[in-house]
Amino acid sequence: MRYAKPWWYKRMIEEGIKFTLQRKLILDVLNRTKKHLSAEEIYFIVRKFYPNIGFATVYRTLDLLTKIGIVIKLNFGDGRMRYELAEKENASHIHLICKNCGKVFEDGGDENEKIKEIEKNISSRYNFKVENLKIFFMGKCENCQKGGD
Amino acid sequence: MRYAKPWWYKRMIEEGIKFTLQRKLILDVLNRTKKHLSAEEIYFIVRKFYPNIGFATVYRTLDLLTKIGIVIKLNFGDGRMRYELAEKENASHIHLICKNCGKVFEDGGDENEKIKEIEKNISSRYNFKVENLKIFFMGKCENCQKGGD
DNA sequence: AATGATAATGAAAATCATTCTCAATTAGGA
DNA sequence: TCCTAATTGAGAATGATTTTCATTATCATT
Ligand SMILES: [Mn+2]
Ligand SMILES: [Mn+2]
Ligand SMILES: [Zn+2]
Ligand SMILES: [Zn+2]
Repeated sequence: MRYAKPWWYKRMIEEGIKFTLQRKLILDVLNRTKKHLSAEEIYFIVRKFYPNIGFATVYRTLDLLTKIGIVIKLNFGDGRMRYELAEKENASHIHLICKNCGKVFEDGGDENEKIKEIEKNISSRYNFKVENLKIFFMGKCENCQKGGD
Repeated sequence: MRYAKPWWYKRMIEEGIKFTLQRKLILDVLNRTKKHLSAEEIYFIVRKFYPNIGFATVYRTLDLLTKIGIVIKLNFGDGRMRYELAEKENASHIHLICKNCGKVFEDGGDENEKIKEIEKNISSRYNFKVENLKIFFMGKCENCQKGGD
């Protein structure tokens, strides 16, 4: 085999769920994109490679993968959920969401240390086992501060 | 007048929107509860005091108040949006969400300083004007770690 | 290869939170 | 009081997501 199996393959096997073609294709799409795709967008991309895939399968797969932590399900407030591949450890980046134009920006992880610290405090303070975190900064992007009202 | 107008009253006036009875009642509900209510829950509570209020008015009001920062709109993943009164300055607390039982816990603000610092860094790094932030820690609550799988 | 048990899938219908439409009402300034 | 724009309530419409159910794929055993 030319390529090593990706980390999510191992995770799926150890969870006892099957690595079907449909699931593989959905994960490939998420792996290749930099964007935050919606279920529908993923559906249409996968369809190019596998025209028979059903809408429900996409939703089911995304839910399943979210449940086991391979995928992160995000709500940026545009009326549909969006999905991204989880990062290998439970590190996760901050999302900046412009309330004006809707654009989403990602922080490059420069705050990771501070976040880890907060996570540790919270974990021990509440006896809460943190599996992943979602940090959204809502506000106005550079562009919208100048131009729009 | 016995009581001073609440801070959101002033905000609404300065935004040039009317402080109607319906809006007042919705804000009163949000102000009195500790929970994170959905639009429907708010609707049924307001109805006790004002049986004629319409569902659409509740949604419209919550949207409006969210837009001007008086209300925060949250998605905990249970299929409906939930609302809480914003805090007076743009301070906001961390939400811990149990993926197992769905319960939501709130941090008492002990991480505020660290969060402020992150906020400041992000603001200047990306020239992003932060208006409010949503921090969700997804995981398993104390109870669910013991009992259920 | 055939079998059977179980998991996964696709198509379509159903659900249901949220938004839209529009006629009626209200609020506040001239 | 009159005028105008904002607000509201009822109900219909929307549309993302879920459910249903018959069919198909998977895989361990004969
Ligand atoms: Mn992201
Ligand atoms: Mn809260
Ligand atoms: Zn913007
Ligand atoms: Zn729990």
